[in-house]
Amino acid sequence: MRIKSAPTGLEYVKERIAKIVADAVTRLKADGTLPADAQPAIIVERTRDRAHGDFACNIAMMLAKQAQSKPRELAEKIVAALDTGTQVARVEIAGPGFINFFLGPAAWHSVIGEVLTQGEVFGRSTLGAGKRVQVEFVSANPTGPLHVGHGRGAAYGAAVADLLEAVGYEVHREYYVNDAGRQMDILATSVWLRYLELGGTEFDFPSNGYQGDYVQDIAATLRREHGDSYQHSAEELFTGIPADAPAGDKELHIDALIERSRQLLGDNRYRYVFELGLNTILDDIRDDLGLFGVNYQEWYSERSLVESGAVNKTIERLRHSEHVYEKGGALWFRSTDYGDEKDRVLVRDNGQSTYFASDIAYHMDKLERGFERVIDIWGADHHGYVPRVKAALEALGDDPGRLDVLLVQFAVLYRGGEKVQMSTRSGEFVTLRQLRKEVGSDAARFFYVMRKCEQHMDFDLDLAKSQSNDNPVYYIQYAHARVRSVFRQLAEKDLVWNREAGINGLDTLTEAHEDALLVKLSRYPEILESAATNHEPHQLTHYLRELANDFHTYYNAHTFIVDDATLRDARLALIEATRQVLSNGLHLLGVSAPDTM
RNA sequence: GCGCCCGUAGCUCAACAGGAUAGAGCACCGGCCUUCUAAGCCGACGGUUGCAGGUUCGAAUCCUGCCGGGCGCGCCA
Repeated sequence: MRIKSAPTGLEYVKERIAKIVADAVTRLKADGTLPADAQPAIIVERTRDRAHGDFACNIAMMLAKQAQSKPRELAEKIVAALDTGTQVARVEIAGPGFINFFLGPAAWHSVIGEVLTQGEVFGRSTLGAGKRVQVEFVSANPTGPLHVGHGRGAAYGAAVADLLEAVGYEVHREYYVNDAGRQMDILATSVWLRYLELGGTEFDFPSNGYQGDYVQDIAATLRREHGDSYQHSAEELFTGIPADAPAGDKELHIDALIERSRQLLGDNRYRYVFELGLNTILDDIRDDLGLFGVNYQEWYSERSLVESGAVNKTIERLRHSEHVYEKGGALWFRSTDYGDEKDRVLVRDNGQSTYFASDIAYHMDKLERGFERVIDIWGADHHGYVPRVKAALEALGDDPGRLDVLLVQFAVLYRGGEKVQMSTRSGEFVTLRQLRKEVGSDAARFFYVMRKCEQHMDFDLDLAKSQSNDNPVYYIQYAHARVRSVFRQLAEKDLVWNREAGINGLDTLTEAHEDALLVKLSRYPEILESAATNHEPHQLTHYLRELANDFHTYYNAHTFIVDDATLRDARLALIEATRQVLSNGLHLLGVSAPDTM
């Protein structure tokens, strides 16, 4: 979903309270009660318990020492200095010195009008206006289809990116395509070997080759396009090649096969097989992610970095930095100077630069493209990689503080209470495509972001699939559909909702359930801001669950389509606003908001 | 062995830059459909926040040390 602009100049309830407190602090500084140089952070929080009011401020406890006063006594002075205006009904001092604010109903009513007039833009803010941030995520090697592990990175990265955009950042979503390394050569060779098998050549497929069915499919395409013209015999292929495991070394074996493939095919035809494999898989990944609601501004090629000379340029720059030395014929980066565990190789003794070298060049390029913040979303198994990348950026004179690496822990799938076994080597992994097909894109997107990224996740396939009350996705979607259903009922009864009358008649909403719903709706912008800045989309999933809960409760307790037109219009305004917020939140997570279920 | 992440109700997880009586869902038990979708609602049960110290007005949250689990420690990518 693309939404161009966020509203400007909005001031949410919480901010109004913070401002009232800040003004009081200024007054107390002026009269000497507080030291003039005090720079307190005004923290206003939603209370957990409404017996403590709607908002609480702990400022008196924070400043007590500086003011040489007891927290509660200072709290009283602050309260005396408050200019609360019309929306605050009551202020109380409680516990160790909290200042609790009780708001009147009118304070919440404005929220409904804002939601209804702003529609799908409601909740968005300009917090990050003018700042560019890059989010790089998934970036799986294009050597096979995405599996469920990548799915979490995809759902999480997309949600983080969309949230940042929602609070005003200009977001650049990027997929780094590792199209240059040895793995790609293994893929190309695997494809060609399968092609040879299809042509009747018999041999043992290398244990280190790519085993999946998709390799056979690509080989079949090659045969369809070129017939027998790429065919060679097993003798040509294997004569002089070192043995495969278990007798020999599987790495030496596959490397020798890659070399032999190059010789036998020649540069052009080898290139052709290579490109066919790469493009087929990349197209598949792009399609897969697209159907998952995950889209990018840019697919950035590693090879383009190598070919443009950027990698060599980076190596040269590092060479002049005094953090680089030669040992054993290889070129090393002394990352231990920056706290890394050991030094890292930039250029191997065979003259080939490492993946690490390209990655330094890539990150340097990111920073030079002028993003205020660069966010990498990696699998947790790459955590050891963070220090060396930051070290290299520092050695190059860049600020590693601009790079945030968010590590996503693994998701373990459960089916029928049993852990789903996955082994990449046999090609028997569960692909993202299979997961989408099994549980649907909505459930998969939602489940993947229900946990904060550093939490190990148990993904219950049965639960995600179940169309029951245990499933939070359906629970929230059902709330949305229910509102739509109410309006369909309204039409069947030949009644029309008067929106303006509803907004003007909000005073008639005096039920506790209505109050709870109003308060919950007013929190939405705060949730977005917090979820975005903390990179925690799970906050939004929990919020939506709570909002749906408040709605279902209200639905069961009261009838909306009542005879009293004023009350009816007001109630419909409230539930339509609820529907809008549910819809906005779900869309940010890449989940649909259905009209019927 | 070293490093990173995690440890909260029987299970899966929350707890908003340390806040007040640690909250939800599931499971189990008991209620609610002649009224807008019961894919729903209400109630009950459930805790020494892994253990032991420390920091302060106040700790699940910060620090130290243990215990337990995951991941990583290549001239692979």
